[in-house]
Amino acid sequence: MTQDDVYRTVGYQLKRVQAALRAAMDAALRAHGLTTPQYACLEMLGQRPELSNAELARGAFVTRQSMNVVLRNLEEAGLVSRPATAPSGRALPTRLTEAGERVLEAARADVLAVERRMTAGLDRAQAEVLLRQLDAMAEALAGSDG
Amino acid sequence: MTQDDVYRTVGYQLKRVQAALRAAMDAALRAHGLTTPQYACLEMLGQRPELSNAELARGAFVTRQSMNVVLRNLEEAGLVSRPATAPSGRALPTRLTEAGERVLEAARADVLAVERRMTAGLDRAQAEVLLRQLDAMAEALAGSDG
DNA sequence: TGCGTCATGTCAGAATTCTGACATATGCTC
DNA sequence: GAGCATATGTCAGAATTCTGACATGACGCA
Repeated sequence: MTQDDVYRTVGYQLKRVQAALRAAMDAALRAHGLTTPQYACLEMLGQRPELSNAELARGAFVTRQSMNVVLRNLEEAGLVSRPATAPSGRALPTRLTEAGERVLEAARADVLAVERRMTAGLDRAQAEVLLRQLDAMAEALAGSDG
Repeated sequence: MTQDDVYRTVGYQLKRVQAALRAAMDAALRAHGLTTPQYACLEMLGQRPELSNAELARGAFVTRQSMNVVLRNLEEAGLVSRPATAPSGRALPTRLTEAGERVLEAARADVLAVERRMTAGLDRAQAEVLLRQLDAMAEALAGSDG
């Protein structure tokens, strides 16, 4: 039965593409001494400084605990910095250091090249439609669990 | 800058949808006592019996070692069975037990419901185009690392 | 036959991520 | 002010997945 072939479902192909993307990104980031989660973290901070650990975790779709490990490694590497005490509440606003900005800028070029390679078969209009469809799919699933 | 917003890249939205899909599947499968990797394994065996551990691993985009853990748990739960000795080479052809087939059939209904919910906004033609695009994206990335 | 290559299953250990729990800080309601 | 819900950071421990390594069996080729 070709119709119900699991390998031809959107869910399976989604996982396949994501696995390939993760592998390609890891390969591209290795030269910069970064992992994919670390890069995701830097990228979010680059676009929106002062993000807290919990906000970063939500943006990267991992738990606070997992993001905390990533953040500590980045802090130890001198790429991000957090104040010792929270200015309000318990949230610690994180910022890129100068070294972090440099590494991010260099890594971003290679990551964008991966993204372009992945979407090379799509023109601008198709990419727009795809983005909207993916957004709709995420929203449709978010209704029941988060 | 909205144009280069990381949150509006195909890569990010891909990860977002996949995270939502994984959460939805885990939630749906919990009632059947299965995890998503376990279900993926059963589904592949349901469509193609006699698959080896290494083949299942490639199909699920994990290492042989990871799949081996999944397989052992499924074996312990009595849902799959493997011969004690390899009929040829070292590969151990895995099969669903009767209990495995029953669990798979029950779980599949709920998983398909999740897939339908995710793609509810797409008509048949759009879904076909999406599948082809995802396939092309995976192929484009596979060139360098897989 | 003998050798080199490849694929497979498996062991050992580390890295990553998760669940569960707890203390702290804010804001809302009474 | 007192009480409660919510959000955050963090600790502890388990589960999952990975990298590295090794032995075994099949296959191609000299």
